[in-house]
Amino acid sequence: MPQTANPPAISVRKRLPAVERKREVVAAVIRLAAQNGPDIITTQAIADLVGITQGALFRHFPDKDAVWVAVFDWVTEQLGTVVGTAIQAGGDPLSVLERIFLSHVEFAAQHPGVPRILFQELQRPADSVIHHTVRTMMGHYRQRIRELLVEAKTRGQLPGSLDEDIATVLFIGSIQGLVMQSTLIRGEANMLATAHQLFPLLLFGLKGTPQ
Amino acid sequence: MPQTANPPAISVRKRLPAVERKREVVAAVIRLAAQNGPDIITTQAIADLVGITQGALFRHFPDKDAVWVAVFDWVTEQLGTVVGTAIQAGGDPLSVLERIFLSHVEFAAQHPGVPRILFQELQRPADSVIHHTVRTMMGHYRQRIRELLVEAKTRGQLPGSLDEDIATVLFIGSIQGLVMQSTLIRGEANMLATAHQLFPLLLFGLKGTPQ
DNA sequence: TAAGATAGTAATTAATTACTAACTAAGCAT
DNA sequence: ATGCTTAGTTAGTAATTAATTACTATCTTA
Repeated sequence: MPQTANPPAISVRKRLPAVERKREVVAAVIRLAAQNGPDIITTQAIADLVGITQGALFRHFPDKDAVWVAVFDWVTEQLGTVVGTAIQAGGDPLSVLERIFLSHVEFAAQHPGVPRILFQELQRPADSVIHHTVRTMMGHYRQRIRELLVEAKTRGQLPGSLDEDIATVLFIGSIQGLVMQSTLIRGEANMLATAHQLFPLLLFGLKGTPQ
Repeated sequence: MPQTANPPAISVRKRLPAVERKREVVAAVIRLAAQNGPDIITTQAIADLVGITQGALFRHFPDKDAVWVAVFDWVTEQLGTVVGTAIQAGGDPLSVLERIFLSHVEFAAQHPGVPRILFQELQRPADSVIHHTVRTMMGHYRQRIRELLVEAKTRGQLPGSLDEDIATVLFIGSIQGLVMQSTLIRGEANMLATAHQLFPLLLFGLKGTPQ
């Protein structure tokens, strides 16, 4: 006696296993963040996009902060993959850094909501769990960039006089600034193209003038 | 007949003229934004900091968006002053750009809430008044930077092959990235010092390697 | 000094918000 | 089939928000 006459290939499904539904929630948050500011990411909006009721959300997450943490875990995983594959592809440190730069920008272009979320959530009180989570994630990323810069220095690809901390700030700052301007001012269409043009300038800056 | 026995140098005053109170409100918003995220900038919080009731706020502003617009006007004025004095100080275009760079960072260090507000408010629907206001302000700033870069090119201070749009993105992006990292990750104490170290790298990047 | 305009208060309102509790139904093992 | 666990619904809650209202105090000036 088929009550569900046709399960028509999409989304009439109900009662997903918890893990899948959690994934859907995270995806919904990312999609919501891409459209407008994070302040519109209410539990109601998330539930609507997922296709469940607002109350059902709290079957999967004890509170809203837990949703954020899940989102940050996803971002951490994605960002780790970006860096990981860039390193695995081999080559000298500067090539790796270039791949990271471009992949990072590409990721941000595909998920324009992510940088907004990170920036937004970092402004919580410094002792909050969320703040600490985001801070830790960014710290790890920064550390990996710094290591690559140091390695480039020891291999003679970058001048020994270069301050790796300053260089790290400039490297990450360039990405952040590019992403911000692209997503907010221009469209995010030509974002990757701009990144390709921008990286050489950044590289020249790190190498410094040969005087 | 002094009912107010001592007007003790601060803030027991009531009934200020509207213009002054408006200024106080703007200042309060800036101060609030410096401490935590813009979501805590409620009309109640603003009123508390100013020292009036929440209802009184709406004697001076028709709605909350009008408060934001007033804040943006203030920021526009301040940013215009930064650029204006940097230009008036004279010198070649690159020197002007350096002064703008450092002054801009200094301003952001003094008012850490400002970049947060701008970034936050830019994420409103693109057709909103606020979004348009912020976008226009940033557009003007970008335009002035671009003009200086072009002038530096024509004077031979920068290579003619340099794409001024890309260079503008890098210039502003460096500031944004530095400010973001400094206010959120590190303290904003050494922000200006970092800027002084960072600008030469940026300049090398714009000049390019002499090959 | 009387009158009108201005600045402020106190209390209330409607709409949202995150979150909860009681109930229901689907899925799965025995 | 029976019973237990899991996922989801429905209908709430208390708290917070921007905005409004009726009223009052103060300043200005004719």
